[in-house]
Amino acid sequence: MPQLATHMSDIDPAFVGITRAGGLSASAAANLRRLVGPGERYPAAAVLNSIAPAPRMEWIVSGWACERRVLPDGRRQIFSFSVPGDVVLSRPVSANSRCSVVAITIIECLDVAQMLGRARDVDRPELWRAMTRALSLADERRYDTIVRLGQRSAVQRVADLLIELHDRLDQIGMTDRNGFHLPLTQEHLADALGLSLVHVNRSLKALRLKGLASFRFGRVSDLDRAGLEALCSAN
Amino acid sequence: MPQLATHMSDIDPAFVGITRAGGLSASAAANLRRLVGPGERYPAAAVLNSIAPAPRMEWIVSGWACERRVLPDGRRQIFSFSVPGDVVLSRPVSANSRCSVVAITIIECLDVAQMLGRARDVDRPELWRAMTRALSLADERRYDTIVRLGQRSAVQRVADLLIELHDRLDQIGMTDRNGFHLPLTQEHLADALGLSLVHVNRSLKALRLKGLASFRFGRVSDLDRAGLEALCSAN
DNA sequence: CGGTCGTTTGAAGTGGTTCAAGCCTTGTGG
DNA sequence: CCACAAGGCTTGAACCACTTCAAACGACCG
Repeated sequence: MPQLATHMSDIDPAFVGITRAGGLSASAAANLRRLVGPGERYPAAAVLNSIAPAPRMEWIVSGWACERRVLPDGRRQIFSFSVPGDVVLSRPVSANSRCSVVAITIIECLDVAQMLGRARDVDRPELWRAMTRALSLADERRYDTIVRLGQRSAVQRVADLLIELHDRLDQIGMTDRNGFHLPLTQEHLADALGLSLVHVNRSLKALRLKGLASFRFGRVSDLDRAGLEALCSAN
Repeated sequence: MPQLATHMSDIDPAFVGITRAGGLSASAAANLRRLVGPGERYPAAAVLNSIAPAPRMEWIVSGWACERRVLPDGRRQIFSFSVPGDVVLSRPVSANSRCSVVAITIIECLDVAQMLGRARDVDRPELWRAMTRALSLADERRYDTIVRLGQRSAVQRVADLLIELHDRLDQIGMTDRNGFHLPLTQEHLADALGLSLVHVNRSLKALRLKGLASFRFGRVSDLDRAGLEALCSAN
């Protein structure tokens, strides 16, 4: 029995995610399910980066992670958040790639190369394609991140990020009627959005007062997607 | 005779660039030289994006280009600048990828797929690897762009960008003793750095007064690389 | 029940934007 | 060779967004 998750439904979001993002066929998805053996577990705040010479590809099965860089002066930039079903590259932190993958909650993930090793020959190409596609989707998102930082005001940045996270979580069935669980601190948001913690707080308050979204106690609720979107493209 | 360039030395930077960035062997580089037939020419301000369903990979032989997105409200974000030797993806501008490649100067470039079609079978894998490597180097740079926008002040952003461009041009032999030719307007810089044109101007003035770099008449001169770097990591 | 981490609020300062006008440089046509 | 137009650069002044510093409050955990 896999030690990976107590109930199969716990890891459903990851399967839905990689199936949709990677364009897996039903049969390949079913075979993938069989490949999921015991994976790696990391506690919150663990840094995944390998010391191996080559980057390692990891498929996130459950939990939240982020890609980030810590600057010499201690400031941090978060490049992206990763949710179940996402694929991340955990690379050696070298001069040219000073980007770490850090667990935000407890996470479970699988080394893609190892997993493919256990796959049947016929399934391997499709699974590999799915994983690399998921990875390049994350690359595409970086354009949006740049626009967010370069062209948006504080409230818009927060709104824009909430929309992105909502949409991604919605895809994998991790939202409910009016919101979703979001295990981030306001400091995480600040690091991702290039804002001070204080101003993130004020921006969240502004959104709450406008009735567009409310982020409290690790949960986003009363999310008005259309309203948030209008706010982002305003002005 | 190739209509591509009047003198072979005009396209040298592109060869040096792809050779270093892609890790080409001497023989493959020599063979590449032979493959360079008449390429595509675009005038300044031309938009390269293909209407084909799949993205097209273009190798820039001469001239400057940029990747950018225009927002509904007319604001523009420039994601990156491309110089000779760089490889860009010219994709259909769709809902998920609203990123255009735009010529800044007159540019000459080659469709990579076509070029590989003319290559000898033995050279093809190495050439393809070189092109995709150059492409992923550009992807890596996006992390730096995000840090620049998220964590730096205006003067630091300008300084940081000047360092990046200097280093890249230096690699391909397009710098001289104390500076380099930079065919951008201050508005280009503003669009790339998420700043107003006016403030870019003031930041450039500040750099000039500090004796760190002077950008005038399409040329960067008196560039003090160490000084600029110190400025960027200060505070 | 006390300590720690995260959130909230206020007040003051600063960095960047906007608007508006003038200048410089380059290219074009007489 | 000069005149003029157009695009790009420069500067000033007022305004606003965001930061910083400082302090208090709240929730969760042993």
